[in-house]
Amino acid sequence: MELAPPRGTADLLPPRAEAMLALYESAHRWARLFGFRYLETPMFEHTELFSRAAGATSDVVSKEMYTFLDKGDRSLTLRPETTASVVRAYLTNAHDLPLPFKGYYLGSQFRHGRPQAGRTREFRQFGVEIIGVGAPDADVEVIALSDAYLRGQGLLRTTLVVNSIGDAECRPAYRQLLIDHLEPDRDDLCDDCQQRLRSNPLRVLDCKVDGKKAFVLAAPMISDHLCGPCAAHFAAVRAGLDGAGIDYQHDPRLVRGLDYYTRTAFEFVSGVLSEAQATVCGGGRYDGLAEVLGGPPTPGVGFALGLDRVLLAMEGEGVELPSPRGLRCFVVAVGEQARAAAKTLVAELRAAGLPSAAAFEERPMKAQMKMADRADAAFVAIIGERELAEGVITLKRLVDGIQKTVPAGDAVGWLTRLDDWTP
RNA sequence: GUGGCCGUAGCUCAAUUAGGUUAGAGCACCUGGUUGUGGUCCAGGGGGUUGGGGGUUCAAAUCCCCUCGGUCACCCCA
Repeated sequence: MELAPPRGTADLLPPRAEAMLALYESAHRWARLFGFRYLETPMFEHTELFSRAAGATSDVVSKEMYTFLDKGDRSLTLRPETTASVVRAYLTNAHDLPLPFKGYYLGSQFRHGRPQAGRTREFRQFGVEIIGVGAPDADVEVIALSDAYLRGQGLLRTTLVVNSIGDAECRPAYRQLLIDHLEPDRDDLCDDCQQRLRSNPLRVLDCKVDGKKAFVLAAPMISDHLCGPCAAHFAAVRAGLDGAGIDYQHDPRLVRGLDYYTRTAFEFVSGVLSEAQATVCGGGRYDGLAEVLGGPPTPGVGFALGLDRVLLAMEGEGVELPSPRGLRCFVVAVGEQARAAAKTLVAELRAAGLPSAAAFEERPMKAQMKMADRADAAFVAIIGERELAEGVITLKRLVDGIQKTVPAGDAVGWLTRLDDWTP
């Protein structure tokens, strides 16, 4: 029996798992603060949903999907992203949902690539979508939320880059313009870029090998060739970001790998992670997606935030990871009768809302004290022969070792009103 | 998916360079240190099919092959 988890997956244990939980909880708070509603979509979908949405030639579809046949010979795929699912769910429930629909989700995504730090086969995302409005303020709101969330986690060294990649009106013309510009120098492009020239020429611009070559640098930029509405939209988004006081850089080379994106594209990049895993959040507008899925034209904009990478970035920036407060009280009991009393006390403490626990079996007091310490308890309540005989309970504050003996009936009160605690 | 580096106790590593007695250490863990006190200190203890499989050899942690896993870069993305 192999005990290690499958390749590209990992067990999340405390305290790291609790740090992840804190990221989830924070996501709920921020999303609700911005008026987003929580939704869940299936962990797996019909393969066609993703292949149509992302475009069959995209890397995600062509080589990274966890696709399998179920017992009814249906081709299903573990979700590699969730935007397509949200749009699908919106289209099938649109008549019951408010317009615009502002939804957010949280959970695992699956992509089958070569694992390395910051890119595992299962990874967790916090994502939001605004469906049904094309207004630039929606783009700004989505960016503002991701900015607020990241800064809320203590990340100061992430930078926002934005671009517009046009729409069905202007991108085809630009694309041809770019191809015409690069074609004469085709032989000077790397092997990858010669492929890209046909499949996704915009990618040539940010190629690590060719991106610095003079004729590539001299290539026309999409932001200079936007159609009127796209240019106006981009200008409005930038004005909105300025108005909201959100710092950003315009990177005319920023593109998207998934076909459904239009107009606004943005990323948050961490300055403390290596380049291969530095993108902590990616998003943009996808006005063409609903139609690709067979629905009516429906604009949308959103982001997906990689929580595992956020955690790495927090560690990289030296942010103290949120850890849950330990127990308020660990109840130590010696003797059978005392253990019965301890059970009662634990129940009372819990009823009063104070996290508390006790040993499950008879153990030496020393061992129980150690358990209290390891449970990160603030106080220990000791019930032994003396306490039973006198009807009292000994309370000990672990941080400084100060002890105090109180009537048994007052213990919960003492542990609740900590300000009464004087040496 | 392509290429490089790596894989010894829960963790960090030693022993691998020229194969050679029961594979070591620190930290962690457990138990004690006169019978009611954690975190410090002292002593003792448990824990390893050297990732797995095959091969070469009298002998393999050490050499060869395969495989699994990690890591870094690329592709791409969160």
